Formats: sequence, C-alpha cells, structure tokens
Amino acid sequence: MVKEYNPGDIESSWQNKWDADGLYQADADDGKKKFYALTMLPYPSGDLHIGHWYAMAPSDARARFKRMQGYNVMFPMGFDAFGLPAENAAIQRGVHPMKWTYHNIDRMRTQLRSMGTMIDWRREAVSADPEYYHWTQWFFTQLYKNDLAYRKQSPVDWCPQCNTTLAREQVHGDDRHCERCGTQVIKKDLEQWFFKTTNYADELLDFSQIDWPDRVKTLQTNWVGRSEGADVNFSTEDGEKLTVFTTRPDTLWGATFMVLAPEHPLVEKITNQEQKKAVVAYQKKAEQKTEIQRATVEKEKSGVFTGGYAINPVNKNRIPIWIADYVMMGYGYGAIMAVPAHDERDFEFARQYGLEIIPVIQPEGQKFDGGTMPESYLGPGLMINSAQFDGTEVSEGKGRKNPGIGKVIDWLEKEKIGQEAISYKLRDWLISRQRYWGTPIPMIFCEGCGWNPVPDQDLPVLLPEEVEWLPTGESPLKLHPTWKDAICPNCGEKATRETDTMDTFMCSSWYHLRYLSPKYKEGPFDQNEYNYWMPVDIYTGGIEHATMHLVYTRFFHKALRDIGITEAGEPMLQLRNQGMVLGEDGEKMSKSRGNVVSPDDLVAAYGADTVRAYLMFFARWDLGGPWNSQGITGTERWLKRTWAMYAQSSGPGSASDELIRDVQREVHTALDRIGSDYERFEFNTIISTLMELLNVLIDAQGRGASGSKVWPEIMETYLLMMAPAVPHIAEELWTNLLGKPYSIHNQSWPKADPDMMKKDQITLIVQVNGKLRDRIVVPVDINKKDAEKIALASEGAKPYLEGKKVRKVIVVPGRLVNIVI
RNA sequence: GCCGAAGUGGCGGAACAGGCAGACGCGCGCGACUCAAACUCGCGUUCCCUUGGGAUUGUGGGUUCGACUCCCACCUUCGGCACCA
Repeated sequence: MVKEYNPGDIESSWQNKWDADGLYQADADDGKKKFYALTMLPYPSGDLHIGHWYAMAPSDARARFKRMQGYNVMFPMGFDAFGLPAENAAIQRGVHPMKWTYHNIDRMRTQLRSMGTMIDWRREAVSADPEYYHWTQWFFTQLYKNDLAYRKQSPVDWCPQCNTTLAREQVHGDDRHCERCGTQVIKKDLEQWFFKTTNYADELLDFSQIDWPDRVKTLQTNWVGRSEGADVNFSTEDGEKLTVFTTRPDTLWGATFMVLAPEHPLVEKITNQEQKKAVVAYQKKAEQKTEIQRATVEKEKSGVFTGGYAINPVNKNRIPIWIADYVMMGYGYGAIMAVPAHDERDFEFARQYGLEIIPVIQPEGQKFDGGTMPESYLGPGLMINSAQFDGTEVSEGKGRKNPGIGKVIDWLEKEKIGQEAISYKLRDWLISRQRYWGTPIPMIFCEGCGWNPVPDQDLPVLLPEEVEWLPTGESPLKLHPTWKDAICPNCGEKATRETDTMDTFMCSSWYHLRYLSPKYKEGPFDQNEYNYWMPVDIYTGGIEHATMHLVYTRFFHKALRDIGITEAGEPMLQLRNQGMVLGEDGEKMSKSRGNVVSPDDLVAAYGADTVRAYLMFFARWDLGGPWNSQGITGTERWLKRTWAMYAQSSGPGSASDELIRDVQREVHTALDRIGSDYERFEFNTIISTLMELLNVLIDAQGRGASGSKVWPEIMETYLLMMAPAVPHIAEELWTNLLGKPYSIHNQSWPKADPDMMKKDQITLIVQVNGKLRDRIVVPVDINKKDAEKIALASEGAKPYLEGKKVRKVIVVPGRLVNIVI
C-alpha cells in the first residue's frame, strides 16, 4: 500500500487484472435480468479524441451502475472500419487502406482500455472484417430478394479530370471544384442501388414504442416530411401529361403558371426555339449548384420561361410553364402548379416576372386584389373565383381533415382530374458508392439473365487486397484485371460483378446485432443471443446522427422484421445524446485550429479516474461545452482527498450519536440522489454530490467519527458510490486498503434507507410579503398552527409586523411561513 | 426563413413538484505550514451603499401570498434543416 494517491501505480494493473479475470464478460443467463448498453461505435480515424471519451466514459459509468443494480450488463465496442479517410490515406501516403485502418484500430483499442471501461472485448466487431461484411452482404441479398432493393439512375458529383465520383466533402468552394485537382465538378447520372426506405415512411413516424428525446423525434419527423394533399393531372398544350402534387388543391383555380425543376424530362419537349438558349443556359447553371446552394443563395427567385403552356384541368385556362431551381427534381414530381396568391415563393416569383395573381381564398369581410396584394395569403377563408366551389369554407386543417379541401378532392376524383395523395420528403436510400474501401455489393450482372444476387454459399464476396491505386482516381475494383469476372448464378455463363461498394451506414445499421455473437458462422447472429439480449436498452451517442444513422437503423430493423429475420421493429428502446466538447477557445476542435485536447496527455498527467470524473462533472452531458483545462484540478483534488481520508481512516476517536446520525443521513440522501441522477443521465451532479459528501465525511472524521462502530460501513458505502464513476481508485481502496473481497465491481448498489434520510428538526424560513426575514428551527412534524404562531413571534419578522395588519399567513409544511401584511 | 436547445457571480454549473438563488468545483483574496516557493490545510468570495438594508437568474410585461421555474412579447448565442409545392 503506497502512501500517496498515484493513479499511474494502480490503473493499468487493475485494468489488466479485470481483463484477465474476465470480470466484465457478459453471457446470456436466463436467471438474470439483462441490460444491453450500447454506445455508438467510433470510426478508426487514428486517435481517440476527447469527444470519444465524453461519449463513452459517462455511458460506461452508467452501465456499471446498472450492473451494480443487479442487471446482467453487456457493454460492447467495435469499429466502423470502412470509409473514405482510409482511401484518402492510401492515395496521399501510399498506405493500403486495410493496413491504415487496422493499425488505427490497434491504437484506439489500447486507448479505449486506458479509460478503464467495462467493455466486453470478446464481443468486438469490426465492420471491415470479412466475417462481418459477409453478413452485411447477406442482408443486402435478403433485401433484394424481398423487393426492397432496386436500381435506378441517379446523379452523382463527378470529377471529369480524375474520372471519379466525389463525396460531398470532397467538393470544395462555392464554385464546387474537386479537392484533388481543382477541376469544376459536374453531375453525372449513374445506375445505382437503392433501398426502399420510403416503404416505411409512415411507420418511421411512429415513436410510440421508444423513449427517445423529443428533439430527435422532431428531427426525424421533419426528415420523413409527410404532407397530405392531392395529385392533379395537368397537361401541356400538346397533350403531354404533367402531374403535380399539391397540398392545396382548393387553390387550383388560382394556378396562373407552372414551374418545372430545370432537370425535368419534359423541359426539352416543351421549350420553343425562341427560349431554347436561355433555358439551356439556366439548366447548366442549376446543374453546378448543390441542392443546398440552390436553396440558399439569395431570397430572390430566378427562373426562365420555356415558351410552353399547360392547361389547367379545372378551368381549362392556358398557363405558361417556367423552369426554376427552387423546384427540386427529388421531391414530388419535380413540378408544381404555382398559386401566387396563396404561396409565398410563388408570390415572389410572380411579382418578379410580372405573372398574373388571382386570389381564390378570401377571409370574410376582406377583398383581395391580385394586382395590389402586398403578400400571399395563407390563412383560412371562403373560396372565390372557383366556379361551383365559390363560397366553400376552407379552414386551417391539412388534407381531408379540412372539409373544404376534402370537397375539392372528392370532386377531382369524380372528374378523374386527380386523387388524394400523400407525399414525403424522405427519399429511398442510395446504397452504391464508387469506392474501393467498402463492403462489395454482392450482385452479378449477366447479359442474358440480368441482375442476380451472389448465392449464400458464395458469400462473402471478398475485397481483393492486391489492388492498384492509379492516379486516375477510379475505383481499383473497376481496374482490377480479374476481380469483376464472375459466373452467372442463374445460367452459368460468363457474367460481371458489381464493382460498387456499399454506403458505410449499411454496416452501422446492424452492428448491434453482430455484437451478440461476433464469431457466429451460421448467420449474422446467434438466435439464442438475440432472444436474450435484444432489444438494446440504452443507446448513447452524438446528436449529429439524429437523422441519417438513426433513421437507417430503424428502417433496417423494420425491413428485417418483415423479412422474418428479427422480431422487433425498433432496435433501441431508449436513446440519449451527449453534447459536443468544444476547444478551450469555444470553437469546434480541429487539428487545423490547434485546439485539440488529447485524452492520452490528460491520462498521463492526472490518471483515467480523474479524467472520467471531470468529463462527468464539467458540463451538462447533453449540452457539452468548451473544455476548461484548469477545472480538472478540482476532480484531481477530490480523489487525492478521498485517498488521504482512507489512508488515515482507522484510528481512535469518539463522536456524539448526533454527529453519526447526521453523517448517516447525508450518506443515504446522497445514495438516493446519485441513483436517480444515473437514471436521468445527470452526471455532473453525481460528482458534485460525491464531493459534498466527502466534505461531510472529512469533517466528521476530524471530529472523531472514525472511532464509531458504524464508520467502517460508511467508508465501504462511499466507495461503492464512487465505483461506477472512478473504478480504479474505488477498487484499490476497497480491495487493498479496506481488505474487502475483490472485486468492488461485483458488489451491489447500496439501498438508500428512507428512515435514515429522515430528519427530526427542520428549518422553516419566515417571509413577510415574500421576503426572507428569519429562519426558525422546528420539529419536523410541527402542525400549521404552531408554525404560524412561532413565525409571527420570530425576532426577524417582528419589526416588519409592528403596526401592520396581518392579512393572511401561508404555511407550506416543511418549507416556509409567508406572512402577508 | 423554419425547427430545436440555451441565456443564472470573474468562469463551468446547482436549485428534481412554484417555496432560503448561487450547492459543488475552478479562479481569486487573506491566513497557517515553509528560509522561500509549490503542495496541503483553514477562512472569505453575486453586486451596491455600510449599525442595517437594497438590488439581482438576457429584456419588458403578466399570473401568484410567493417566479430561475408558469404565460405573453422581444433580444442574444449555439445547433440542425434548408425555397418541400
């Protein structure tokens, strides 16, 4: 036993012992309640970041708390190992992506161990291992066989110089140039694989089975973006069908023009000779913008008249067709009917280009004039200028829930002009990536038979290691001399492999299932493990994944359920998000800003326990905030003082029963509070409660409490309370100093005793007109009348009551007496 | 522009159900220990005038005996989404 607290002496040796003893190995056991605690797996970028610690250390503490509560807790870890940075490293530094990735994983594994987490490393899964992506591929074929995967043309950002697809982050600047060669990026249509996420749009809006934060539910709801309305069949003057979706079929009579997305297929047909040049120029300009840019640029609308006209089916009006980039090809039909009188954007567009504005909804008592309206009108009212519908009331409701809109939809359906429809912002999930470092898509194309999935017995389709990185930037899979040669599983003729790989969100959609049985060979997971462990009880991770990853994994589970592979439709019952740790300057941490905080340095200087505790303490976990390197001395001192207290804990002394009773009350109150704080993810107050209690204990120790019979029990309880947050020091003091049976991490969380928490006397505050004037100490069970009497007579209150009439006295039992004069 | 979150001492934050604002910690000040410094320990630390009081939780209103907490309007910061028909 050393005299001073020196984390370097104890932390790694305990880590090694826990590991050797398999202390945190969690095995399915029907006799025990299970708890699956999952935290988002990191991408092996090279170094563990303080942000990783911020995500994982409090999650680990909470998992440990659950374990002490008697749950059989599984806390696994893995690596999301495919992805672009590995390929960049390959191109820039000539390292093979596999080598780079696995080297980083080794390093991060070591770093993760230095945190002293209760990770069960037997369950580790790495998405780039063939035994992992074997099943990623199998899932793909399952989705394909169940009609949830299909191919269609879709544009990608393409660098004509490098001859390669670019990810969004590889396109730089407002002029959108290639990060490698500076060439301006173009859009190119490629045949790509998609998953039908839209099949599950409505189900994804149902959160009734899960306890997720409201802000995430709101983000996902907006992401799915359901709107109710109608499809309406317009036609061009030449009789071409032109369908649009509208949420406001009640305003059809006010449609004075139409707008198509610049890339709409009909544009070429309807554009006349006169407008051709302008239209083509506009299309070119739009092509070079991202959707975000098209949306952002300026409030001012831009567009070009095509020269073509459409016929409004409700009144046979002839209306001009324009193109404008505020209409997106990816939503609805890529075409809108424009009703400037009742839509903000259409209004601005109409004013700018001098197009007609016809009001068709008018609130009673007002009179709109299309020529002078200052802005569009979006509220309720009566229909006007709308033939037989004039006078129909339109309220604020959406779709058929709005009777006015419902009447119009009924009529459209009867006249076969249109029908009720629901439109979603959600798009199908584009899976294909024109990359090397990813899971190969297990599909084979045969001239005669078309596309066929690779048969189960031929999986996995291995990623070839011997590849060349040619400066063209094209995927090495495409350039590989033999890899793409295959035999058609259907007819046995020569065929060609798909050379695209999968989006890495596919790997992370099911990793929690692979953790169940990472070595399992008969399927993606062992059914027995699934039955015991699933679903995930708590999922923790960054809010930035609120839409993409967390939508995909929900979709994935619903699809697997319908295919019959899994049972539950929701993979994660509870979700909680941590905030972001910013640099000390308040900016996002980044290497280029030079404000990155390295956890390794902190561990070397202070020890893992201090860093863990500080990460729990320094900010509200869900909010995060700027790092403060000074504050960490606070948690360091806390652990040093704790150590010192235990080092001199035994010894003679005598203390009053009252003091002991007070200490016990504080201990049980803290137990109660810390327990509920863990449940609520309020980690900062867990540490401050422990600090407060330490102050009480040290004070009591100085007053002779350590001679008391109950002191040893108090000392043990305090260590148990510390154990989840600071596992090393708690173990050291428990096992080596107190000589209690190893390990503290196999002990139960002590129960807070309500009797121990009770007080005999309480302090009531005395207010006069709501202002604090005195405090009175009274028995805890005092009745209202007595409390009132004592308060009225109290020294502090008296001077304010003299010569005044007491109008009312409010007594809140256990809290206060307020005298109103 | 829309959606969401948040504004409390010099700083991070606490106040769980409308009831003592500022717990806990950092920093700072004073003192003890020391030849000295560091460490450690003790005391103090929202602001303003000083027997004592007054003000104070982004701003302005409101509800209430009583508001950091509830309601209305506004301001600021951060995050997300982006002309969604």
